[in-house]
Amino acid sequence: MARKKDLSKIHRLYDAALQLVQEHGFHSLTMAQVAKQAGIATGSIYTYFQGKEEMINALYLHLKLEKMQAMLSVYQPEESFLVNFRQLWLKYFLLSYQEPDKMHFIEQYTYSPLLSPQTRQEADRLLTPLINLLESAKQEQLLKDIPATIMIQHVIGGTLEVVKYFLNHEITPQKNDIESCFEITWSSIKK
Amino acid sequence: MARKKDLSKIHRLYDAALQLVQEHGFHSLTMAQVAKQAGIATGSIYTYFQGKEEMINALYLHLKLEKMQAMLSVYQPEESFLVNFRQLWLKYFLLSYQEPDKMHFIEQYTYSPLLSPQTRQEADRLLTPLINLLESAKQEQLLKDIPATIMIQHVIGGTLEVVKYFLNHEITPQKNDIESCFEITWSSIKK
Amino acid sequence: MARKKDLSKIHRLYDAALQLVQEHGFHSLTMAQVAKQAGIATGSIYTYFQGKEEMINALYLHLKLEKMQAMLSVYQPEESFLVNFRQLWLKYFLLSYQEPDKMHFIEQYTYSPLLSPQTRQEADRLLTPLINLLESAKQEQLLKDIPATIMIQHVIGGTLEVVKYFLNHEITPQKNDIESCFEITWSSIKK
Amino acid sequence: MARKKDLSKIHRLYDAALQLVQEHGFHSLTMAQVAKQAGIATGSIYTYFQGKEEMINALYLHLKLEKMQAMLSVYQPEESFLVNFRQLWLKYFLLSYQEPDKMHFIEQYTYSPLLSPQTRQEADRLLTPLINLLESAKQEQLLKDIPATIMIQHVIGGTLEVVKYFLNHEITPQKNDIESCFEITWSSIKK
DNA sequence: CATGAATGAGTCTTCATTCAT
DNA sequence: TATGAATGAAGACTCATTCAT
Repeated sequence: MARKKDLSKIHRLYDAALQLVQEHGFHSLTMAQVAKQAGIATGSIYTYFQGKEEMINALYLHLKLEKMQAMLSVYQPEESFLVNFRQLWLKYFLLSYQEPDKMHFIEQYTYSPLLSPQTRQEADRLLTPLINLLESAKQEQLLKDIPATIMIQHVIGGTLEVVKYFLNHEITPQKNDIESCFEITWSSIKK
Repeated sequence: MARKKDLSKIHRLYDAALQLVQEHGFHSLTMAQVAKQAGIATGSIYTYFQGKEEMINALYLHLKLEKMQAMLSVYQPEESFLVNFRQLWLKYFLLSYQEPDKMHFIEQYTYSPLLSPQTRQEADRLLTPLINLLESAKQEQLLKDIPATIMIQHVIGGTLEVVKYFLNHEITPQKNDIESCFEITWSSIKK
Repeated sequence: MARKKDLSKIHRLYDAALQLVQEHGFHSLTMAQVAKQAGIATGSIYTYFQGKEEMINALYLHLKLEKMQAMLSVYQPEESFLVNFRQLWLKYFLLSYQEPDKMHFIEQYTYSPLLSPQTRQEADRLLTPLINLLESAKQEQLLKDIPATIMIQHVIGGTLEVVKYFLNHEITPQKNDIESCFEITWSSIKK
Repeated sequence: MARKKDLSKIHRLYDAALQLVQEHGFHSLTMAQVAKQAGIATGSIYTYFQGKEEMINALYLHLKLEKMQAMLSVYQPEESFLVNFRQLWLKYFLLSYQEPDKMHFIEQYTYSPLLSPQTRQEADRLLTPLINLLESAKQEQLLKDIPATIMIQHVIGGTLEVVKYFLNHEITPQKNDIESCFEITWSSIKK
């Protein structure tokens, strides 16, 4: 996607794009503004990306990857599945809540025709570790006997919708709110 | 004296907008194309809506209302909560799956800055019957002791994400897939 | 120009047009607004005028005629030329100052290509009585031996410019201001 | 690095706008046409001006300044007031007559709501040298004891109206016509 | 390789005029 | 004759992309 040279500039462009989306919404994500915010000349964006579409795709994948890595970073192999699932889920919940721009960006483009099939495929692939984790748990009879992908989608969708509800209504979720949400989530998949 | 405002045109415009979103994505939702698809002159749209933004808001609310009414139409007061919940959920699942344009339209704009606060508020209000239903069930000790709104958001989000997964991967959900999804959903909220 | 029927409606349209020009400037002189302000249906304007251009031309001529008649109404044949000139000039000055909309309307369109040659010609013809008056005075050796038309144009232009200056700078002209202006004017043409 | 802003384009735009006003009247002063006439892309105008309104304001001020400078260029400090006044006036008369587009442009917009208060203010300021000149002459008892601004407005208005009369009736003013006009003008202000 | 001026197709919206009722 | 909904040709302005420097 993005050429390797000057990775810092690419990140500056990513940050600029997110910042702008936060401040003015998606409609003002113009190349000129992104460039300006990133302290780069308009034309220079095209050194790093073929065009706007490619930039969006790259940013999308970047955010997905970043989030997944952050989640997986809390994984502790020596702990039980439940402990790990709780930790991973909590990380996901908090990340989504604390970086709403990134979450909205992902949400906004996940089902947009701007995303290329290839991007979609790569994004899917990022879920593999999670699927493997669930599959193991299924083998251990800890989870319902339902395709792991369906479970994951349900968990993600349900959790995000609740996060968005909190954000949209400007509610700061308390410990017990988060606990409630986890309870719902865990009940939904546990055997 | 003069021609009366032909309110059916509003629905023609709605249909046209949805059709276009399905065929070419959201970026081609131009007023000119919507008008053309609806068999109406460009300028005539402005007889029925103040502008693009108002049209989007109106369509959004229309779709939300339509969906909610379709759901509630299957409600049978004499039946148990579980039976009704299953029916309502199934209707929601199938509607989303069978009319993906409408679902995507709603999803796409739910968190867009184009939606006015007023539209958002009215959309919220549409959930009231469902919330009441859940609250009653909570009183009967059928559901977890968790705020009804959180449960609803989780149910909706989880279900939609699974539907979108099916659509995105061009999977036709079989009876047992739907059953699995319901199982997840029901487990998530039942006591 | 305007068909005879329902002269009151024509005047309502004239008034509406002037009112709108005063309130929102020339750019918002739309047929729809004029009609609304006049309490008439948009389409009905075309019963009275062939189109916008004709309406403007008619209004222009109407205003010119009205102003000239108001001026001439103060003419007193038994009085001297100077007395009459002063009276006529004063009327012109005050009319322009007290009905700035009408003055601006005339000014705005006098050299606009919207005015038809015919309108221009008829407007010229309205000056005849004044020209005759000046010509007589020239014969009596009261005025410079310069073409009357040139003198009239100079008088009108000079006076209007001063009026516009007062209006533009929100100055209420005092007796002596008006006297000064008349002094300038009279010196300019008297022998 | 990149192309530098080609400031000559601003003048090409000015010329194009004037040309169009001359050829087709003010209503065809569309940005697209101005750009085309100037040999520039439509969008490029917006590199030099924020919008149509700003362009008009800038052109207006440019024309006013240009005219004033041309006038003042004939001023000869060593000559008497009358000689200088005659020269300045003549320059004004001829400039107006020889460049009717520019004169009409100025006239057309002087009382238009398109002009910003700031533009109006700056235009006013351009008159200062003339006012000073008249004030000195008043001190020398050469002119009537009347506010200089009133005298200037009267002179300008009267003169322009005569010029417009010549142009409108396609009369080529002869030496004696011009002399007559000056005579009127000078009589109007001299003591 | 960086820059940002230049491009022009495309966008929303307006409005004089027409025409069905 | 009166009405005002319908029309669709402009109009001002935007913005992804190109390209001269």
